[in-house]
Formats: sequence, structure tokens, C-alpha cells
Amino acid sequence: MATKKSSSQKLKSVTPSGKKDESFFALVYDVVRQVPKGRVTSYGAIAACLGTKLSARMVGWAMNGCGNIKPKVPAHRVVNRLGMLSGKHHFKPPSKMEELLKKEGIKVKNDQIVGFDKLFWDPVKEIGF
DNA sequence: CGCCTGACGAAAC
DNA sequence: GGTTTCGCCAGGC
Repeated sequence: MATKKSSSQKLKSVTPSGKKDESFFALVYDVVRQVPKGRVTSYGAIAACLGTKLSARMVGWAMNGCGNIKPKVPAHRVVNRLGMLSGKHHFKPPSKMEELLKKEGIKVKNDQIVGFDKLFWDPVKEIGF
């Protein structure tokens, strides 16, 4: 690759120049895609990062097409504030979510992320909004 | 054009 | 202290 990842690539909302047509749906996908492997985040954190913290529901709702989006969105890294795999039931194979998380080094016990507190990845802190 | 739903979150009871 | 309900915002029918 010619360019080597320009250091911190802050996507910060998709506003190239007034082209926010992507709806915040794409924004959610972008943020989730930036989640490092072995890390997890919560819907509310993403929502807050986008500015819609008033409605974390929209974030999860945006994932409605998680299997319909172009680049694969690691929706399995997104869980609710409790660290529970709330969206696992929406995956093609519900167990796929735990499998992916376990593969990344994340332990899942009883549909809940073990050490969610340390694995928690805050987009607002990393991206800075 | 209007009602309902929706993978959360926090407050209220 | 656990359970329930409302609230947010936006899209789908």
C-alpha cells in the first residue's frame, strides 16, 4: 500500500463537504468498523459519538442491515451497556456472535462479555467526535 | 400524512 | 433492590 494509514484517521462524522446523505446509519457502521479487534463498545457510546446519545436505540436499529452492508460491520463487537450480547439474536446464526468474540480473544459467558469493563472501547475517546 | 416499531438507557415505582 | 415503563429519534408501512 502506498499510504500507510495516516496515523490516526479520524473519520469524525462523514462530512467531506456537506455530503451527509449517508444518514447516521452509515455513521454507525463507520464507528463500529473502527473498533479494534479484541475490543467492544456499547450502543450508547456510539450514539454519544454521533451526537444521538439521546437515543441509543437508533444505533442498534441502524444495525438492522448489519448483514446487508457493504463492508462487513463487526456488529458482534457492539453490545449493550450491560456488556450483554443483546444483538446476538439478530445474527444469521445467533451463536456466530459469541464465536467471533471468542476468536478475537473476548470471553463470553452466559451471553455476557467477560471483562467488558476492560474491553470497553469508547469511540468518543478514540475518535473524539 | 400518520402510527408503529425498534438490537437501549435511565428513571420511576 | 428488582421489575416496569417511558423517553429519544428516525425509518417503514
